[in-house]
Amino acid sequence: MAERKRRANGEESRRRILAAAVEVATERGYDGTSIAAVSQKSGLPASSIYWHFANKEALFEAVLEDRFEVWMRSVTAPEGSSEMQAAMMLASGTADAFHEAPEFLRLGFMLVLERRPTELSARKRFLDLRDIGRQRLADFAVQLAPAADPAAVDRLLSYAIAAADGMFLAKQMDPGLDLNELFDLHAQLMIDALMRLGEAR
Amino acid sequence: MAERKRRANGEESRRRILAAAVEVATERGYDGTSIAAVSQKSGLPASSIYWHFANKEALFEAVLEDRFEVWMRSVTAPEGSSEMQAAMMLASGTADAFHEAPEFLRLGFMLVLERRPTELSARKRFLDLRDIGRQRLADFAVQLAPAADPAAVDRLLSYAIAAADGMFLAKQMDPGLDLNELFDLHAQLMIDALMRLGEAR
DNA sequence: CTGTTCCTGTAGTGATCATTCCAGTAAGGT
DNA sequence: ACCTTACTGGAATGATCACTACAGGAACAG
Repeated sequence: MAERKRRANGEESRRRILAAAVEVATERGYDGTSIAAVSQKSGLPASSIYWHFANKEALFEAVLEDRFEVWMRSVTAPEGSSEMQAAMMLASGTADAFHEAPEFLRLGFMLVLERRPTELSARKRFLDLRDIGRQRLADFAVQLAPAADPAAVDRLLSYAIAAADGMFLAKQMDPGLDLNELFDLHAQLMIDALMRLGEAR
Repeated sequence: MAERKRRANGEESRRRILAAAVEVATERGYDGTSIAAVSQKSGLPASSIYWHFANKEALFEAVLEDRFEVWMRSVTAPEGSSEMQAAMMLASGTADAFHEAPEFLRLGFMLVLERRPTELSARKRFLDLRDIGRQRLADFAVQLAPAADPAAVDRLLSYAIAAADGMFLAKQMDPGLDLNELFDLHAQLMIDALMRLGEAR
C-alpha cells in the first residue's frame, strides 16, 4: 500500500525523459530545448513528459537534481594521509568530475548567466545545490588550517571555487586543454595560500 | 561619393537594434531572444532589423563585436611604477569592467556552454575576440617575468584567466559578492607565483 | 524634375512552440 | 469479476517563431 509497485514502465520512462532532456538542454539551453525534441529523443510522447513533470520548468529542475547526484558521486571524498595529498586528490577528483559529469555545471552556468525578469526555478535550485557542495568544501578547508582566520579561509575558498569554475569554462572554450596540469597548479597555489594563512596567526 | 552621408537615421537605428538585442540576449540567451522582442524594445520593425543584419546569427555576431569594443575600452591598460602595482591595477581594472561592461562575457559564456551540432558563428567570433584579449595579457605577463620559463608563464596565464572568469561567474551567482576583495587576492597570488617562476631559473 | 539609395511599415509565410484533452490500455488490488 | 491507478497515443489549441515580399517615403545626386 505505502510501497507501491510500478505498473507500467513509468520509472524507466522517467529516466529516459531525463536523459533525453539533459542531452538537448546541454546542446541548446533552456529556451532552445523543445518538448518535441525531448519527446523525439526519448521515444515517448509529449503527454508522457507532462505526466511525469508538471511543465518544462519542473523538468529542468529534475534534470539538475539528477545531474547533481551524478556530480557528487563523481567527486569522491579525498582521504590522503597528509593535507597536501588530500588537497591534491580533491583537485584531481574535481578534474575527473569535469570529464565524467559535466552536465551539472554546464546547465547550471547556462541558467546562472541568464537574467530573466522572473528567475527560473531551476536556476534557484542550482544555486541551492551548489551551496550544499560548497559547505562540503568549507568543512574540508577548516580541517586543513584550523588555526587560520575563518573569514580569510572563506575568502580563499570563494577564490578556489571560482578558479575551478573558470577552469571548467576554459575546458569548454578549448577542449584540448590539459585540465590536470591546471588543477595541479591550482591545488599547489591554494595549499600554499592556506598554509600561509595558518602561520600568519 | 566614397564617404556617404546617412540619408535616414540608419546609423542610429543600428545602434538601437544592437542595444535592444544586448538587453534581450543577456536576459534569455540565443534561443530565448526573439526578433519580435528586439523589434519591440528597439521600436523598429523586424524588416529594419533584417535590413541591417542578414539574420539572427549575424545580429549576434555584431552584438558580440560591439560589446567586445566596450569591454576593451573598460579594461584600461595598467601603467603602475612597479610590476606589483601594474598587476594590481590590471586586476582592479578587470574588476571594474565586470561591473561596467559585463555583457561581453555574459553573452560569450552563454554561447560557449552550448554544444549545438553546428556551432553558432557568434560563438566562434567570441572565442576569436577573446584570443585577442589573451594576447594582450600574455605580453604583459612576459614583461613581468622575462626570465621565467615561457611554458610555465603560459600555464599560469591560463590559470589566471580561468580564475577571473570564475569570479565573473561567482558575481552572477551572488551579486552581493565583493569582487575587489577577490581580485586583490587574485593579483597577489598571481604575482607571487610569477615571481617564484622567475627566481626558479 | 528624375533617378538612385537607404530605410521603414504592413502584412504576410509555414513551421514550431508549450501545453492540454481525452480515450485507451495494462497491471494490481480486492 | 470489477475498480483503481499508472501511464501512453494521437490529435488539437492558439501563440509565437525566423524570415520575406513589397510598396512607399525621405534624402541626396544629376
